[in-house]
Amino acid sequence: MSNVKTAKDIPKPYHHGDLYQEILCAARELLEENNIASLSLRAVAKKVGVSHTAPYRHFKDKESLLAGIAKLGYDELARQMQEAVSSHPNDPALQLKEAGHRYVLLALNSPQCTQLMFGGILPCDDTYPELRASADMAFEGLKSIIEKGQGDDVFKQGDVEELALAAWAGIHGLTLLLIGGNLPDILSIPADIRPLTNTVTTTLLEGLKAQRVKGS
Amino acid sequence: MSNVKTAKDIPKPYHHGDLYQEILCAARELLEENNIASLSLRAVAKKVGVSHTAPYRHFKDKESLLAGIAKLGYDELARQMQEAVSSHPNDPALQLKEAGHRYVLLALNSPQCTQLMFGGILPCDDTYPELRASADMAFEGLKSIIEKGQGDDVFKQGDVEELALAAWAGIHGLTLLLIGGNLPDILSIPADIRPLTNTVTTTLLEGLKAQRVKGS
DNA sequence: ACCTGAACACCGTTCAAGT
DNA sequence: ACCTGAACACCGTTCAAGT
Repeated sequence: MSNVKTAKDIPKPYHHGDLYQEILCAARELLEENNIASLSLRAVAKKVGVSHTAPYRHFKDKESLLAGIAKLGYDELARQMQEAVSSHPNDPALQLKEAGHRYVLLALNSPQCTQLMFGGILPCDDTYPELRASADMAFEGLKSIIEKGQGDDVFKQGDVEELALAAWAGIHGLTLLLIGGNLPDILSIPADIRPLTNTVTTTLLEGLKAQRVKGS
Repeated sequence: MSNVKTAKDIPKPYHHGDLYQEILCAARELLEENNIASLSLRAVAKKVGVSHTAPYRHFKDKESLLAGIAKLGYDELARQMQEAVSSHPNDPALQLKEAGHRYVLLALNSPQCTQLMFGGILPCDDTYPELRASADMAFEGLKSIIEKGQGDDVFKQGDVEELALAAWAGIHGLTLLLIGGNLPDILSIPADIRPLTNTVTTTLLEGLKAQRVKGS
């Protein structure tokens, strides 16, 4: 396409170069500063320095803005899973441990976004295809670890999707219990979460290991 | 007035026998009918047939009403965990499978309440001591299963809290992924969830099993 | 003691109007 | 095309007033 922009056919935006991005960014910050319930479109607009109706030029409604934030979260998660894979190119067991640790760390760094992604706030149908796509990408990272482990015969055989789900569930459950503050006082939220993630991922790994002959 | 009090000690409430309970009950129903974001105190009052300020006689604010609902959820969860234990009095492995299945089923029956309990909506400090107490009770159920398993030498040794957390995390993660609609299309939400819960609990059980001598 | 209605400060969203 | 301000229907919460 002929995208030659001369000075006169660049329609200078009213006030901003990229209001879409600015809104998204400001919303993400406000979300983490408080919580999901108290995030208001009007406050976001105010922070950006624009009238409270301006966001409607760029987002259909508040939910659609939330979906945009969640998508960024899934993208970052997918990136972390990918890095977990490449950090131990030939050891699926270590990949899984690394993935679990990164999953938890990311969530602790942006707990409100994590609640937004997994708290059932956004519709789970195909209202936001890009959101679904990004979420699936993150799951693919985990799945590839399981697949490699099965190929190397260090993980037991079986439906890849289901085993990947089992691994995901363990890590995901730990993560949400941590950021939700649902752990009993004894565990609470330790300064070093590594021991906890280790216990969970080790248990998972043992459960995923290639089966030996059963004892009973 | 015709307000003749037969039992002179009992001051008949204005309109209701137990407005506290009625509000709590109506709120729980409205919560599941829609979702947590769209639950309004005014709608609850309307449903009960009372002015929109009446609930403030019985609940400090909206959050405190939500805490009341969440407490009911934890109580029911604790009851289910207890029943899982007594359904297989001498088999911790079966207890754990049963507990996992009941955990998922309960959440699928009241997904919005589950999100309220674990979605980080309520403060995790000691603002609602009864809430914390009920939550701890549910965790105790799980812990007792792990303890018995360790005593019988069918589960591996180690910190009980941490192992219980690992088990909890697996079940919890599966549950939240299911009700959050975060699973990829292939898994989505099946008519019969038993295969999924079985895969997860079986993986957990393998990981919790008393260790054999390590292969490598 | 328990409930009501008006009042206030906040929302999300729509729409005619401005540049 | 992009943004504004008034307007509307909804909130949570407070408070003086009613019974």
